[in-house]
Amino acid sequence: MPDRTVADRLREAAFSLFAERGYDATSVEQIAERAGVGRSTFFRAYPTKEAVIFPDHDAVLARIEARLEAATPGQHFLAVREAARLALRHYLDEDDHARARYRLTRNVPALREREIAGMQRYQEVFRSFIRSWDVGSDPATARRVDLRAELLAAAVVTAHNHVLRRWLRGTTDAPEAEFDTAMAEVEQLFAAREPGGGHVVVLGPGADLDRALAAVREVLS
Amino acid sequence: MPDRTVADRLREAAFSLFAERGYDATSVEQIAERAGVGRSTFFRAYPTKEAVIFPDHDAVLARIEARLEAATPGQHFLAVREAARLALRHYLDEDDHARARYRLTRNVPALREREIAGMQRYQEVFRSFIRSWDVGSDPATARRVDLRAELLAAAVVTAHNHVLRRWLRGTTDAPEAEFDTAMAEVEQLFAAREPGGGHVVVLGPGADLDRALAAVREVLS
DNA sequence: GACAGGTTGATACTGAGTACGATAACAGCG
DNA sequence: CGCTGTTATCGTACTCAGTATCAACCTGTC
Repeated sequence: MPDRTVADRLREAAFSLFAERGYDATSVEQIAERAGVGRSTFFRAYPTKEAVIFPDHDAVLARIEARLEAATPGQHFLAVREAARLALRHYLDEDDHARARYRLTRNVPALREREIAGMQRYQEVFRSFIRSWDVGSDPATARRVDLRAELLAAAVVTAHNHVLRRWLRGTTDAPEAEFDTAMAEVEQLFAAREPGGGHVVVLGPGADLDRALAAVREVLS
Repeated sequence: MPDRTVADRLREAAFSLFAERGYDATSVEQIAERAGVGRSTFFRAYPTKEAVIFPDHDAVLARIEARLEAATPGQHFLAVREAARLALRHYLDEDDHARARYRLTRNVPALREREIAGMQRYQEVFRSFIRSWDVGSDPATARRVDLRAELLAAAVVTAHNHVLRRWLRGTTDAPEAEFDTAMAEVEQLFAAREPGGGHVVVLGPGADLDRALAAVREVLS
């Protein structure tokens, strides 16, 4: 592959130098030097030094938004789950590169902030989509729907990150299976509360069977 | 008050300059000049230019941790809710200052990242506390408890932020009342799943009465 | 007054990010 | 082939945040 692009060479040079001396101890000039280009060229390929580590957030975000746009009515949570799966798969495909980035973000506070900020962008996309499920009627329920949209978006991103981090740490070999169960957990938390979604019956500890059955009958009447 | 501290004068100078020219267009040198001190003194009072805006995150975090430490067994969620209330009250007490900071964080990406990172620290404190409710038994349930701790911590922080932002935007005059209902919402989402808490029966749309009753019978058997 | 400790401020340095202008590589086109 | 407009690259110079250092300056105390 003699036609590796300049951005590729810079990325490789950056990661190797970060592994050798650490992020802070590596200057952009050194990265450019190892890549065999000038310092100016680095900043043309990547807007900041941090950006060399987080290259394609925008692309992933665009794919997620496209998946959400294509949601079938009545299949909203499915759309959210599958959109989140796109993000997960993206990182799984990166493999070693994702792990190298994880090592860096673990140890360098500035990079950790950057990554968290990126996650917030995902969350906002999900929140906005989830919010659009319900058209606001009166202000009181609108407030409630706003909050629930934020909560569900946060839950989806949290569950995704939870599984992803376990895979990045090497704690699990079956991230996608864990993703499914984690998302099922999230769906169960929220599912029955969706409009037209059905009902939830909460049975406290020591629940009485007859009273429980009566409650279910009433709800479904 | 002739004995305003140097840090106070710097903070006031910084906010007035930020309001006049914006954050990026204001240099640390200009802040120091308006405060009547040297540039070195600024960095002795605040480690970074951003830190002049987020002064006492550590103090709030410490109060939250103290509140969680003092939790009565069996009153775990109460402890979490009241600890989160400490954070809310802190911002409410700041009043205009909190709103000024909010205006800045809305418009300056670097500051938004900073604030989000700060919120993540709260979330981690909550997560760690919530996780300690359950002692890990077998790996399978430990995983489940890990995820649920993250989800609940994220929900608490999200609900807190939701209410706080409404107040910062001037959308509500009764933030603490909204905080109570928001936290009740969060508690309801998670309540029934707590160990010894009972069961939740989820009935999908178009649920069949007989099958629902059968499910309840099985769960309570 | 002399001495010790802490605070300030000036200076100088590194490194990220921006702006700009010069030059080289590379089209297309006669 | 030669000319020309375009684009990539590079070097230079600049601003500013953040760090390190040292001299000057105020405290107080004996």
